[in-house]
Amino acid sequence: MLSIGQLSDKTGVKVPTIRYYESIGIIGPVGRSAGNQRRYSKAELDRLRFVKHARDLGFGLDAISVLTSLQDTPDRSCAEAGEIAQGQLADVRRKIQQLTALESELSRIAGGCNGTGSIGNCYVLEALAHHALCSSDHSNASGLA
Amino acid sequence: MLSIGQLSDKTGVKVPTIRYYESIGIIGPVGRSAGNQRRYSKAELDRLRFVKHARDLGFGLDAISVLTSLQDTPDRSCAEAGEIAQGQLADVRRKIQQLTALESELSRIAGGCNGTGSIGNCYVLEALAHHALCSSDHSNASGLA
DNA sequence: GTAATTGCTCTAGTAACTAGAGGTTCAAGA
DNA sequence: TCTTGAACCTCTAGTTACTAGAGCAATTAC
Repeated sequence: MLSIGQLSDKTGVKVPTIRYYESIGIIGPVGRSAGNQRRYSKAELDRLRFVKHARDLGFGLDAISVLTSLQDTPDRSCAEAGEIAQGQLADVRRKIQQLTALESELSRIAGGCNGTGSIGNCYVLEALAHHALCSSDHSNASGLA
Repeated sequence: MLSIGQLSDKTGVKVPTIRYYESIGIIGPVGRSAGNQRRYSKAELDRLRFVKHARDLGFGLDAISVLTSLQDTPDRSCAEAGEIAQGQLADVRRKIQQLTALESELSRIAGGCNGTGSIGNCYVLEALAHHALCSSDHSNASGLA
């Protein structure tokens, strides 16, 4: 049996985050010691490792909820799990595309400033003020960075 | 003079977002009509366009605050604006790197599932459970997707 | 036995909005 | 001029995935 701190050390998930996951049902409530402290078994360690790995791969907690509940029904088709993974992959690819467009725009903007001018004729501020100076259309790319 | 709805149409920033920006000081409070409705001039249209463009490029509102306050002091060096843009560029490049690593991992995981098996031997769930199956180290990549 | 560490709950804060309630003002047509 | 419907107002609360802190209890090491 592990304390919450030991579980944290073994998984790399911080202690408050573990309690948070419990509070929203991502991991179940767990047995307690005589003094009301949480005690974790190997099964719970495995589940938290799964959650951590999926988070590291960018899955949202909602998707992870579905995935973990799928694990508890070994008879069902795995198509759903595959779809979630495909959706996540598509998301990541879309984000890479948008960020790549942003990167070229930003490098043009940032490269236009050598730091020696004054604000009055700053290329960076000019470029940010006038979308017309941009080569690509990067609208609706916020929320990425 | 523009109403908040007209300003929204011209900039692509939603009405509640404009009010939110005002509430946190990203744009200043503005004149009102006799009936207490906001009225915007050309200068304020320009400022909101600047904000929108910078947001689209991934700048945070804190950075945008600094940039807009720089605009109001045309004598100062533009080095600060250049640094903010460089920082943003570095951020974007870091995110592209991490997402690219995620992408290859995810495409391997998602590609391992043809949707016909059952959960009991689902490759997606296996891969998510065991980091050892991963080729790259994608820890601490959460918050990206 | 005692001190240091770790644990407990609860509340509130983060970024950047979005949604809704409940009420007021404006602009256009009859 | 009146009326109607759209747009506006303020305020509160919800979103995602946590993080920080207060104030107190349990555990562990010496």
